[in-house]
Amino acid sequence: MAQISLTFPDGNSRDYEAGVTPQEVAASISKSLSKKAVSAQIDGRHWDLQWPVEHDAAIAINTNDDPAPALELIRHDLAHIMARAVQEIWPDVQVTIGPVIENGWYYDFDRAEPFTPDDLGRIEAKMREIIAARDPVRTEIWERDRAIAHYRERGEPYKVELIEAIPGDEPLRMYWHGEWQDLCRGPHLQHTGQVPADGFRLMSVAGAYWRGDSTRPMLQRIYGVAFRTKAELAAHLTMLEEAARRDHRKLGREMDLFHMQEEAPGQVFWHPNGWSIYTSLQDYMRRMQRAHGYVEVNTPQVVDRKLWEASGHWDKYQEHMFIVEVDEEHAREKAINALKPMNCPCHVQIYNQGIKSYRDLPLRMAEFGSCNRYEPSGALHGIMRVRGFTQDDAHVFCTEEQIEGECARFIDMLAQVYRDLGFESFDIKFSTRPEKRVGSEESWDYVETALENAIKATGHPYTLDPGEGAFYGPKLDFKLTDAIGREWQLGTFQVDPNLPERLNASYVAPDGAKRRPYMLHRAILGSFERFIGILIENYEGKLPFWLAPRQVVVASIVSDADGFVGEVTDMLRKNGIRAEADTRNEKINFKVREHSVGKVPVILAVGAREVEERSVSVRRLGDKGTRSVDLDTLVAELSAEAAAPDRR
RNA sequence: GCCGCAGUAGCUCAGAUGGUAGAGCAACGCAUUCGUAAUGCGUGGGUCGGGGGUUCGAGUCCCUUCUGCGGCACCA
Repeated sequence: MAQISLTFPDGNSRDYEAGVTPQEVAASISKSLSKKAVSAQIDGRHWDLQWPVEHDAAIAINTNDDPAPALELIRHDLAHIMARAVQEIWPDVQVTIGPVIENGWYYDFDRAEPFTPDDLGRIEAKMREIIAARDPVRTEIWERDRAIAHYRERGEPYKVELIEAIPGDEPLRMYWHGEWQDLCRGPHLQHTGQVPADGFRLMSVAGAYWRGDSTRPMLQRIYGVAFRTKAELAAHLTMLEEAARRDHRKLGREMDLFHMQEEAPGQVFWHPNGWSIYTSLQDYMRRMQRAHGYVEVNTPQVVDRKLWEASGHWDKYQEHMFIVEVDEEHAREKAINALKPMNCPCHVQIYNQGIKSYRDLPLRMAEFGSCNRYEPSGALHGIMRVRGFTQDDAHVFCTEEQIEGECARFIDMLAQVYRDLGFESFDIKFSTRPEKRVGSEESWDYVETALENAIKATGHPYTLDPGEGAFYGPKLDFKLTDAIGREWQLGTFQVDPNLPERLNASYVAPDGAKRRPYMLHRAILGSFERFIGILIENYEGKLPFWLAPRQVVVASIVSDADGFVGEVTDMLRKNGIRAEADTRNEKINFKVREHSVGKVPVILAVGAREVEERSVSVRRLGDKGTRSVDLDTLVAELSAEAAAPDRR
């Protein structure tokens, strides 16, 4: 029997017979390790304790104390245990796939009747039985034909399709959890008792297309979450409650920011408080754009289809556009228009007025462009995904040599904006040519290289996302992480050689020749609607002072103070602070509670003493105590704080 | 768009088995003038998402439609 040498994490190595399993290796080290072992890493690859090792390798034994492999195994085994439980309860249900995902797993089933929330309880109970039974897990490698025949015989076409999609040179592995069998690449735990019976929960049922393809059958998906301990599960559930507390739809109502109604699905009715946030943000962005060399324009909402045909959107996105037909009685000629779903074709129209010289480039053209897109009904979500929205959109017309500089300039601006708005870091994703695309391979080669050089030159780290570019060009996407760790994709920077071509944009080069400019599509916030939703959730409604719709409430403690309350409120307003007086006949406790719940950053209480001293008692949102401040100090303090970050 | 769930007062929600609606908070009125997260009492408020049907009778049962929610798909 051949010998192999296995090297342990401490650098020592030991010889074993080829085909030794990590379980045997662990047992050779100590009894306790063999008991605690859950899986191994063989040359860095996650390895089942039952799989033989045939060659020299680096080996590490994983135990339940190694979170990443342990969670992977627990979740993966639970996926199988759940599938087994479902088939034990409903033998006619077909199983398909069940991968591990963030925080848990899901498994997709084919079943005529959808699962009900009540079914989840039954399934969970059955799963606990399986866990309590401590059924052994075993695995075998099967011949392809045998596996296909097995699933054909059982009438499991989904599994047959899965097997057929696995490359021919890859071994097919079967796993058994007790008597229950599933095709699976593994690794798995050693018996069902190794998953924590109190560390998981089935969360929800949802439809999901087979293989993610909307033309294929819809399966029933069950989602579960799982952790190593009951405490970790509880912490996760608490985090979900935290996210629900921050929900912008809930806070939007509580803070009286906006509403939506069924007569205008996917569109926002901004209330005074919400519109205040919107305009503060827009004013800030307008100043930033000016400071970074943009000109601002505004273009029509209703545009003849001829322009959309020319730009290519009519062909590609017609079903997502609001089409506007004017009644012939009202129009001389029947015209078919569309609400603009984006601003770029209109910006090219402005660019095309007059002849442009290379001296005019780069031309940075910005618009707070109101767009309408007929988003699929299932995509709508609060103010985050809507049908009517406004982008902080801009297009940079430039030469190919200018792409790199414009990219760097854009990232500078974006970094400053994100920092000003309370997000310290962001991730960059570089997306290259997709399968469906326009333009020559040479052109793609050129712009991908240019964009990659540009991003490299800025020194920002980035990850590659092959095949995810726009149909007309490669792009950079910018993602940030919010206060509770959720990621949001916001900014974008896209190189487009296509639209200038289609809409015949040109400039006169130094040699007198007519050339095509490149067009760079870029946005930092994305849409105001979505970004404000993100801000609300990130800050849990407690917006920074400069963005808060009601910055200060001046509340009287006794009605004798009402006059002074009015005086203080007026003075703050004259100094540009959004202040309101609250002289209702209510106790100060009541007013403090109400305005605290309403997320007003500063409450000023005024009673007899303050009137006497011409001062106010300042209470900050989130603070317990108060302090007494004279009016001059108050105005100086609040004015400084009310200034937007770019004005400090 | 697809699968599932839901829609009752401004908000949160209750209304076995069909017998024409109820609570808390909010609003409004009165009293109370009170020192930092809910003062007391009283009053008003709903064509039960829309349309159609079954029935003597529908919030409740059936059909249809709209909207929302959770996923999937989509996201120029």
